[in-house]
Amino acid sequence: MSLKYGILGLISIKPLSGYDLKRVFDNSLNFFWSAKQSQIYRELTRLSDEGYVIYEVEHQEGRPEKKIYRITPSGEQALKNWLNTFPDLVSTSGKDEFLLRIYFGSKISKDELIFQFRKYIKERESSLEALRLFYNNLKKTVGDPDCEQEKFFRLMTIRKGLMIYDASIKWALECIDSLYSICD
Amino acid sequence: MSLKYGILGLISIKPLSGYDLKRVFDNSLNFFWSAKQSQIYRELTRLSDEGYVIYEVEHQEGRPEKKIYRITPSGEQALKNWLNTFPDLVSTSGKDEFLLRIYFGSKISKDELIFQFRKYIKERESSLEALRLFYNNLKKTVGDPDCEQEKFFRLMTIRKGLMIYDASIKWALECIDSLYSICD
DNA sequence: GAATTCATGTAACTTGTTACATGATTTA
DNA sequence: TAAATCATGTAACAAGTTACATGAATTC
Repeated sequence: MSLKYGILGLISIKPLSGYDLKRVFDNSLNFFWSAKQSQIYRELTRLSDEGYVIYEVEHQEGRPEKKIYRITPSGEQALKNWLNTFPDLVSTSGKDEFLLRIYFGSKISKDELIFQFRKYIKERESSLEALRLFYNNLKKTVGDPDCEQEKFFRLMTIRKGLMIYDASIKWALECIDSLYSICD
Repeated sequence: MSLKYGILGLISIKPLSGYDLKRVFDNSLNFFWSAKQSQIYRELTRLSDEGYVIYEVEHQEGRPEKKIYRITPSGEQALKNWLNTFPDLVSTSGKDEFLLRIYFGSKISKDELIFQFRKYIKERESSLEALRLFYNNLKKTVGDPDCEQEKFFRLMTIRKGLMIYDASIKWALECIDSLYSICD
C-alpha cells in the first residue's frame, strides 16, 4: 500500500517516468524503501487507472520514448490524506535476516559466528561511509531555493540511516566481545 | 525464503505445533521477524512435503488435537546450510513507513510533523520499556542448563532491539529540535 | 450471554521477486 | 564485439495479508 504513496509523493515533487522513479528509489530511498522495476510499472498503470496520475509521452532523439507521469488533484488529495495518518509501527516491524540467524546462534560454530559478525561490521561500515559521503555532498550542494525544504527532509531521513548503521556496528562489536568473554 | 528457516530453527530447538510457533514469533521474534498464522500453516505443510519436518498428532482432553512438528535429519542439514550463509544486507533493506512520510515532510504542516514525531517517540519509548523488561526478566530466569546457550543468543538479539529503539528516539528528538530551530 | 483461548485450516487477494522480451545507442 | 544505458513492459511465481470457517472450553 505504501509503494503507491511513495510513487505519488515522488512525482508530486517533480514529474517522472517509471525509469526515473526506479533510479530515485535506488539512489535516495534505498536504505528505507525499495521497489523492483516491474513493480513500479504495475503500480503506475494502477495509479493511472485510479486517476491519481496522468502521463504525457515525450519523444527523444535516438532514445526510446518516455512516459512522464504527473500527479492529478485527486492524487494530491490521496497523498495528503496518507501523509496525515500515523503508520502502525508495531505491525510494520522490519525483518532482519541477520538477527534471525543470530537467534539460532547456538547451532553455529563460534568461529563461524565471529566471522559473520566481522563481515557484518565491514559491510555496515562501508554503507555508513557511503551514506556519510552522500549526506555531506547533498548538504554542500546549493540548488535552487525552492528545493531547500525537500533537501532539509532528505537530510533528516539520512541522519536516521547514519544513526541506525552506527548503532548496528556498536552492537556487533559488543557481540564479538561477549562471544570472546564466554570463551570455554 | 527466510520464514522457512525461522520455523525450521524454532522447531529444531523444541518440537512445536503451528499454534505454538505463532506465539513464539509474536512473543520472542516480533521485533525482527513476524508471520501470520495462515502463513505458518502453509509453510508447515510445505516443509512437511519437502521432508524437512514430520509431525505427530497429540490428543488432548477437552482441547482440539495438536500436530507437534519436529525436524528431520535433512531438515537439520538444510538449516545448517542456511545458518552458514551470510545474508544480503543491501537488498534486504528494511522498509520504514514513517521515514517514507518524513521524506515528504515538505508537504506536511509543521504542527502535524511535530505531532507525529512526538507520537513516534512515545510509541518507541513504550516499546523500549517493554523490551527492557523482557530482557531483564529473561536474564533473571534460571532455566535448565541446556538452555543457557539459547538464552545467551536471545539476549543478544534483544540488545540490538534496545539499541535500535534508543537510536530511533534520539533521532526523533533531534528532528523536533531542528524543526523548531528553522522556525520562520 | 459474549468474548477469548485453543487449534486447525482454506480462499482470495496484494505485494514483492525473478526472468524474459524489445531495440537503438553508447561505452569498455 | 560484448556489455551497459535508456525505456518500456509481460508472465509466472513466492511471500505476505485479510477474512472466513469449525467447535469445544473457559473467562468476563
